[in-house]
Amino acid sequence: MTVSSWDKLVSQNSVLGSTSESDSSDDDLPLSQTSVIKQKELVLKQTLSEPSNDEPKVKKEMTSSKDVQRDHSNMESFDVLKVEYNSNGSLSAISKEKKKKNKKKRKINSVENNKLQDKDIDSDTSLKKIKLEKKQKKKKETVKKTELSQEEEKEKEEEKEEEEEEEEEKEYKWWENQNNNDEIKWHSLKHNGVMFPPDYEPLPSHVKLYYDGKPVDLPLEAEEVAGFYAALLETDHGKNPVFQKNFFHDFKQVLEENGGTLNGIKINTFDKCDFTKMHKYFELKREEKKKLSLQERKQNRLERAKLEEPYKFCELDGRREQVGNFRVEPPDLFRGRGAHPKTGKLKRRVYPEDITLNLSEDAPIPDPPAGHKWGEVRHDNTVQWLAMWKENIFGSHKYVRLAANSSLKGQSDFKKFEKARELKSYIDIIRKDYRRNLKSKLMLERQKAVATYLIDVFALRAGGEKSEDEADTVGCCSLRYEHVTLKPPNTVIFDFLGKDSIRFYQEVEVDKQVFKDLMIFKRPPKQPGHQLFDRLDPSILNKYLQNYMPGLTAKVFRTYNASKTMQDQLDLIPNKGTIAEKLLRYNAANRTVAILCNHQRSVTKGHAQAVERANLKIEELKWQKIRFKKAMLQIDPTLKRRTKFFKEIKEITKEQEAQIHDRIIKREREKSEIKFARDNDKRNFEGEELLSEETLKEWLDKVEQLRLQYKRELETGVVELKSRYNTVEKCEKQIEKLEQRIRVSSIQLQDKEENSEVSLGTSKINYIDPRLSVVFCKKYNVPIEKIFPKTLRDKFKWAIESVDESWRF
DNA sequence: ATTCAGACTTAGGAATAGCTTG
DNA sequence: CAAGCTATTCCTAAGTCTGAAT
Repeated sequence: MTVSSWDKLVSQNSVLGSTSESDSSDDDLPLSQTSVIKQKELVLKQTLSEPSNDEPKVKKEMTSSKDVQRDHSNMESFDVLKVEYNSNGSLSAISKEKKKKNKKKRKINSVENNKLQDKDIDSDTSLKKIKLEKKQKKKKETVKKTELSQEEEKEKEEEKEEEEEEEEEKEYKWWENQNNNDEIKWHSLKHNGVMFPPDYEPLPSHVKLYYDGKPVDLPLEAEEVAGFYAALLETDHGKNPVFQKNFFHDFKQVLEENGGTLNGIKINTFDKCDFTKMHKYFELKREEKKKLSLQERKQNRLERAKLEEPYKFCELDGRREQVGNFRVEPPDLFRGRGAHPKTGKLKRRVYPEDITLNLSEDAPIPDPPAGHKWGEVRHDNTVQWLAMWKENIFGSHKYVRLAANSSLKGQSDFKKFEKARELKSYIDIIRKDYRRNLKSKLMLERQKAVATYLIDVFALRAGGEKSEDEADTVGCCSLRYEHVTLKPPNTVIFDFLGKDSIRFYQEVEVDKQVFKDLMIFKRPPKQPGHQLFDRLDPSILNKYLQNYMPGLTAKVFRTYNASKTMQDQLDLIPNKGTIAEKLLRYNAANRTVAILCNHQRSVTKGHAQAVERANLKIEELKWQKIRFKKAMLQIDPTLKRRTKFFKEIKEITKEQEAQIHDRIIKREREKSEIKFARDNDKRNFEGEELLSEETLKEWLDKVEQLRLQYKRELETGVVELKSRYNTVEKCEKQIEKLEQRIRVSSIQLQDKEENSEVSLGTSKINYIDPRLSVVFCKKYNVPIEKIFPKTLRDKFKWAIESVDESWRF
């Protein structure tokens, strides 16, 4: 069915909108997201091993991957276009006067240019001289401050900046200046290019691929590709048929490109390939690497650091800033997420000829690796990237950019949150409008309203259209019929795969009118496979949003609602208790946000075990507590009037107690044995006299005594505590201590369990305004490093240094 | 209008570092 | 003190959004 015929059908439906006005009074649900969202289930994501089994969507025939491959097989020679960047005009003009003898002349330059400083000066001495000059000048200027032009004002700031740089190791606090020009990203940019992965290292001659039982001699290029697969043999990827198919196709192609096998074997079917020998070899290698621990690890790390040293930093407007991903991605098999049609395809090696560098016109061009040339060199200061290449799977671009702690990234981040805060002043009217428009007579308006509602309330992503050779995932605008189940009167079940093929499953109650609208959007002849929002795409929706506020797009709602939720949750936390308790509360708040945004993670393999252990520990603590209570009664039987206090004595069964005893005894025995072995190892090493078997026996005997004691206790019900607990008071004190420990352990266990499928990191890094966390730490006296690890403290330096306790999102 | 390239943010899992504990 | 687990960092895939080209 064509789009236009759809339009007709649906517009007919939309007439009906006017008849459904009767309900207008009952749909005034509170708008608060937290009240509406009930995460009924966090479901594990679809595993790779079960490729799309239930897709109603009719897929077009896939483009032959051979064609795709051919397109890129000669990418080394793709045209190097000389693109002209007129925005650079200013840059080149300015860089000529970099020696900045003529300050005055510079001041006359346009405002746009004047941010350009004298950072390119290489000579220290001249720099210092200039700074001195500047300082003197500055003093004068402050006197007649009122006379300063705007430009001079700005320049003054620059000077301040530079001073700080000098005084405290190049610390550029961009957040203390205002910077409104986001078209120009830098004025000078120097760097040393990118770091290439090491050349392929051939396998030893005894490690081979076997085909139909016979060893195969592969050309190096093909051996490398086979190795990529062999390494993944036992993983979900390796077992995925799509992955296997794509890999095998590309593998054969590489083999052909290099003249086939060296010993005449023809490779035709995947199933006859035996990668186990190669796989074993890699496993072995990994074991070796794991073993060598000791100082060698450190040595290796040092060497690695030395190698990457030149690439780690660049010079941005004269400041040293960290580069993020300066390593070019090594060749590998593409590991697509979810049921990805292209998963397993060969991601080819990237050569200098594929790389486009971006740096200042006057910056020295780094030497390409010997025997190679750079693909292209650009001087585009309207972009943030330092280098770029085109990858061969989709033909999209990969960028080398600055690290998260850089000024450029920091500024973007800051702007993002400020934009989200700006939404505060518009959100009421936006909500009012979309509520009203839920009943609009125009289908398009209704769809906009419902979509905005979903994005606002359930934090859905925009949901752009995806092509056939990507995983089938959706967001708001791309939701299909089958992703939404309606359960009258107003319950909706969302069930779809979102970004990264993470399942979004929520059973929720929605606004009554939204429910009706969804009903309409699902009306026949619509059926599974059809778009729910057939009139909408993100660009239409975003245009609509921008009528309210410049720069408002769907994703801003996620940031806004995440940070707003965090603010609200933090506000609920009482300022008392230990740091650990406050942290737990903070994490709980963080978790609300993560759940709102559907940030999941797979449970770690040791999780169930860890929970089990924690439970046993708590059980033991409780048992100990009971033991003390029993002791109290033994000391003073009259206490038993406090029935409530002693109630729990009866809540433990003998079986449970016996189990606990067994565990403790077993553990104690093991402890003794391990300690014995270890002590003797040590003594042996130091030439001391060894502990005799007698000693071990003594220790074990003590344990045995304990076992017997527990046994007696179990039989008689009389506890035999150490003499130091001979008064009621002492026992009570112990009980209190134990209770505290139980409380803490329980809450930590609960935290662990609730977090097992929720990823807090993503929201902390991307959605929660870091200033909220900083304020929380200040107000509640929690050290910031308890909440932000090192990298986040660097990334959020701007937030850490710029807010006080009164700041609010 | 629609498509598409380009550039940027957001995302979970793998790898590694660091810490605990048996 | 090594094994095992958790926390953090690294990696790169997968989104969003803009703006130019058609």
